[in-house]
Amino acid sequence: MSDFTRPGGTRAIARDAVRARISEVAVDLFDEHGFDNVTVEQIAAAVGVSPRSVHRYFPAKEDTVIGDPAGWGEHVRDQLVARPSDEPIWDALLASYEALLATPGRNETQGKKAMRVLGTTPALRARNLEKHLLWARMLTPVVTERLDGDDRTLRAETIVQASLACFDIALTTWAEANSSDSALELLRRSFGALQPTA
Amino acid sequence: MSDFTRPGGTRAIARDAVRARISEVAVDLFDEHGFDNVTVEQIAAAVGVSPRSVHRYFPAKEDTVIGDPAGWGEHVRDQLVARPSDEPIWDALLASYEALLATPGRNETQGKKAMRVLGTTPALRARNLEKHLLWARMLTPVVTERLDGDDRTLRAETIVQASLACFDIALTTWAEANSSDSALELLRRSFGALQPTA
DNA sequence: GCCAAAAGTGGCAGAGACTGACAGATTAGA
DNA sequence: TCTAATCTGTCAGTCTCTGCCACTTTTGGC
Repeated sequence: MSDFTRPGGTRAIARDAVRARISEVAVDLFDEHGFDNVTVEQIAAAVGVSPRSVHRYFPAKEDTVIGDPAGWGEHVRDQLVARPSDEPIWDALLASYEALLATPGRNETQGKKAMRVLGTTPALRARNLEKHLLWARMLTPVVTERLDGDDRTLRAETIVQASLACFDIALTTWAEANSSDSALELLRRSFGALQPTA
Repeated sequence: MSDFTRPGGTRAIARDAVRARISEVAVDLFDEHGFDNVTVEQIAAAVGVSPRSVHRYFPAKEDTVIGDPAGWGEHVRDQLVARPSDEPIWDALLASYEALLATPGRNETQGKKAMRVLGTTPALRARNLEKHLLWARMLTPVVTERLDGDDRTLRAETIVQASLACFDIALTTWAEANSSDSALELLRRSFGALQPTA
């Protein structure tokens, strides 16, 4: 086993499992009663842990829905770095987001429910936007390097934020019940709306 | 004087003055000590009112910096509606934001300080982006009407959010100390970053 | 299998944001 | 001047979130 042991080991597995369980229960409760009508104490009771432990896994109540922003942000950034440098920036960004959507670890039903809850509560939307700001800080330097000419930073920030808006709109639309399109398809269309001439 | 009396009268004037005063004091304190290191109680004491009254004027502590989102959003929407219908959508949006920046009522120094504070605290940035979501809900229907073809709503949402991102980036960059460009100029450049072919 | 070190957990106390209810003060308008 | 609407402060309370300490469980070396 020792050659198999990675930083963390079984402990990390247990931790991830508890974390996922809390998130699942919380989203279910929020979906049924509304975010503001569910207390951390109730979530803790439903899971079978103390309120103190819930706050240990998630710094803020909102994070039970959002998850770990930094992790996925790094994922997108790594994808972007790996794209060929002569590829148009918008194509590279689209491909990077697509890779994130294709990640197998994501539970479709649970993810959709989380997005739905997210859309109904201002506090959650705000926290989600904070995640986007974190992503933007990671992606902007990479995009800046791909640009030429004046105002590289300003233009990079604009492009990154606009692409994140596309990503957000695609997922939000996808979470709505009547939408039969895949998130991937919606993402492509949203990107297309910013490049009418391409 | 009676012919001068508008709905609200002197009471509304006093109310607006108190509101402005609280906001001003709060921003100053945040700028000096950091948003998280200033309590509502301290703001109240500095102004000379009770903490309860601060919460009466501003539902959340963050709102002391952000101000009234709905009002300015309506302003932008009205501007947009007034634009000629054959004008390209991006030009119309740019002109609408420019009109907002040109509004005389805005205090330059205080506004810049508020934007600076806003940029240093994630919670504030997020709350500010929530304001943008409110604006988006107002602007999207107007933009949708100007579009033809498929996916009008999705495309309208994308365009509106992207333009709001430009607006945010322009103001944030403008608030940074080393920037000598006007907010208007930055806004134009940010818009330009999304239309390389135009 | 045993034992120290590390990590996880729960309970407690407390700060801080925010809300509802009530009573007193202030002001607008008849 | 008088009445009614409005404003304000005080109080009590809920909820989120954090540090602290004691206790239990797990890990890794012997």
